[in-house]
Amino acid sequence: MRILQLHVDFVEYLPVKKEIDDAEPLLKNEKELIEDTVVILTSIENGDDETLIEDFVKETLDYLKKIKCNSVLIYPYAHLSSSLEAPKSAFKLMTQLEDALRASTDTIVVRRAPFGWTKELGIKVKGHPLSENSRAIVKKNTERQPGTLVEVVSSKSDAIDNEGSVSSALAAEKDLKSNWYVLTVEGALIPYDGYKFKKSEINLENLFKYEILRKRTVEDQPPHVKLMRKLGLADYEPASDSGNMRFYPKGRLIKSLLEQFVTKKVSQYGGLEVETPIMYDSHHPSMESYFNRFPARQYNIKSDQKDLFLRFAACFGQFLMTKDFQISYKNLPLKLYELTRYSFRREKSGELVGLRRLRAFSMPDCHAFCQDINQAKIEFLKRLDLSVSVMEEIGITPEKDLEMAIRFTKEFYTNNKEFVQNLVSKIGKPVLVEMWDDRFFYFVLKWEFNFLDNSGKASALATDQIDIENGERYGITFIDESGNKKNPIILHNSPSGAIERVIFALLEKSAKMMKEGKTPYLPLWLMNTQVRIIPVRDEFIPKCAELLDQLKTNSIRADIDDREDTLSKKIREAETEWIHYTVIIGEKEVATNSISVRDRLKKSSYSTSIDELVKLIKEPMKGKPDLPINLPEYLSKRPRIAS
RNA sequence: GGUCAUGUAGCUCAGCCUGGCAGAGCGAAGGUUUUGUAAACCUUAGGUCGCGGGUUCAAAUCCCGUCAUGACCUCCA
Repeated sequence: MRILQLHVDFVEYLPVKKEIDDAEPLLKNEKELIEDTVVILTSIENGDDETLIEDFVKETLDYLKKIKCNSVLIYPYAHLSSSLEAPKSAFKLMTQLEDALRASTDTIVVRRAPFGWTKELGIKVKGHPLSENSRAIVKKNTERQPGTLVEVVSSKSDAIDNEGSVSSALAAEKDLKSNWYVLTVEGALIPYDGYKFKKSEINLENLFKYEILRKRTVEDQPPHVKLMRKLGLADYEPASDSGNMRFYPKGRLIKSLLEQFVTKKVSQYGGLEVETPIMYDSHHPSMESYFNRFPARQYNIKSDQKDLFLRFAACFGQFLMTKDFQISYKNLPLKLYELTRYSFRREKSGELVGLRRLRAFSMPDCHAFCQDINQAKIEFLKRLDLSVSVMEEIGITPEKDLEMAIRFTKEFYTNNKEFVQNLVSKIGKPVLVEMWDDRFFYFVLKWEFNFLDNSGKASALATDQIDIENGERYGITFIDESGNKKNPIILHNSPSGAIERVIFALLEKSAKMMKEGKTPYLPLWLMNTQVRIIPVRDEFIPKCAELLDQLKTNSIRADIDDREDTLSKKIREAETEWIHYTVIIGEKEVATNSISVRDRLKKSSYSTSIDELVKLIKEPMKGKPDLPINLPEYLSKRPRIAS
């Protein structure tokens, strides 16, 4: 027996005609509307009998209790299974389920829709995480599983759309089966359980464990949360919805720098920057058809008479725009880019931790519209190069810090082995492969770089997909060489992943270093203070100001600790702020016209000239954006922000 | 949504088990000190112990409810 439990705002149905001869007689033939109830779509399968009643009742009562609802509708629904029981026995068991459920409680209203009828069905499923729940209930001793309850559609319960009827995606979803492999640089596709991970491949092994076995070492709060607070970058904002963070000046500066950097890289690659609205009409035809596939994770806004939702990606904004372009094959590939600030996804409250996953996030998103699969494949490789270079320059190297996963359909792989192989050899180390027998998603292939954090959780950063569906879905067309209208293939690339998540990865990487006893740091080009200048006594502050000006002229962010504190304490604070270079100015320096530099990473201090220091800092900043310091230059003027 | 935690000064937390004067460090303000590479010293201010109810002579402490937050589970187009 298979059941799908739905917690709904309302359900309405109207029996239209008899589907089978054994259909039960109707008590009344009119539209039935029930509000705030649980609908249990139920399929009785071959071999099911009354031994399952107990489990069905228990399962139902548990679910009702969990979501605090006291009304239930048993709804005969054949489409959950391909091996149905004969109608007569199925009907009998259905009524037994109803009776048993009614007998088990006196607080819950039990209803049942008629059996054997074709019915019009209207449903509005609630938005909360538990509102959709599916189960297979099987006999105790005949089945493979020791328990009586087996999760079926464990992954995506979003196969039901939020306004209309049960979508066809449900059927496809059920058949979605993943096969897991390691694909080596040499091109061998090895089933994951037959692959021997080397010592150096511990991260890849962890990625497999995470993806397949769902294993992780349980730790408390991930370390980056403490760090983002300690460094005064970001924090939770209790007055907003969770997953919407506040960013302090230092954190905002890091974001600005990353945003500008990624945007410049994409622009150099040929991406055209555009801007699209942050909210959309839920009832626009393009939106409705999209929701039929991927519903229920967005912020909804009711404004006047309109139902709006906040965008969860830049995709549809760019697609709606491109639909109105007149495009020749000569214009392709056409690359559009937007860095969304923000995209919104109402992720379940439990999955939000620090900067790892947010409900409001900044996402660089670059779509390439291509003529055909051959052009798409060529472009796809270019974008992998772009992504690798973006990640590397940010300070997270694919080689050491990231593991690639490639996911594709069996069909695509069979026809494009060499191409897939090409991707892997560009990475130069084995990758995780997930292969699907059939295509359920809109893409035939995607890859992503995963960062493994200190709790063994994998988070995707850069990613790219080959989309063969949305060109048609959104009515995007171009005119080909022979004058025919065609739908392009669309590539979806984020060369860095969400900006906030990049910061998460940088902080987790630092935490890893601390664990290994190394000095943690953030890349110099992302530091709000690149040089801290400390006078030995107040009388040297003017000299420090001179130095500050010289550094500023060279686009170096520096500040002066002019507070009333001891030198030791100021140095200590510079250390705890992870400032790379600290300069001390006192009698000696004034007399010799030199500066004394303390290098935090090299753990050394030495005397040098300003020019040398400028060179030292400018070198790693080549090609990086240039922004002024985002706090008062004199520390005595700063409020205290970090805790 | 479930389970388990947590909520005390601006911040980090102790006190709660075993009911009896509301505590510490950091930070802030004022003063002393003028400092050479990871924390100078003194003084002062700062509290609806999340909120509501109950038990008690007496509640931060025990009980019930409620709100908020976190971790985990689940999930993650």
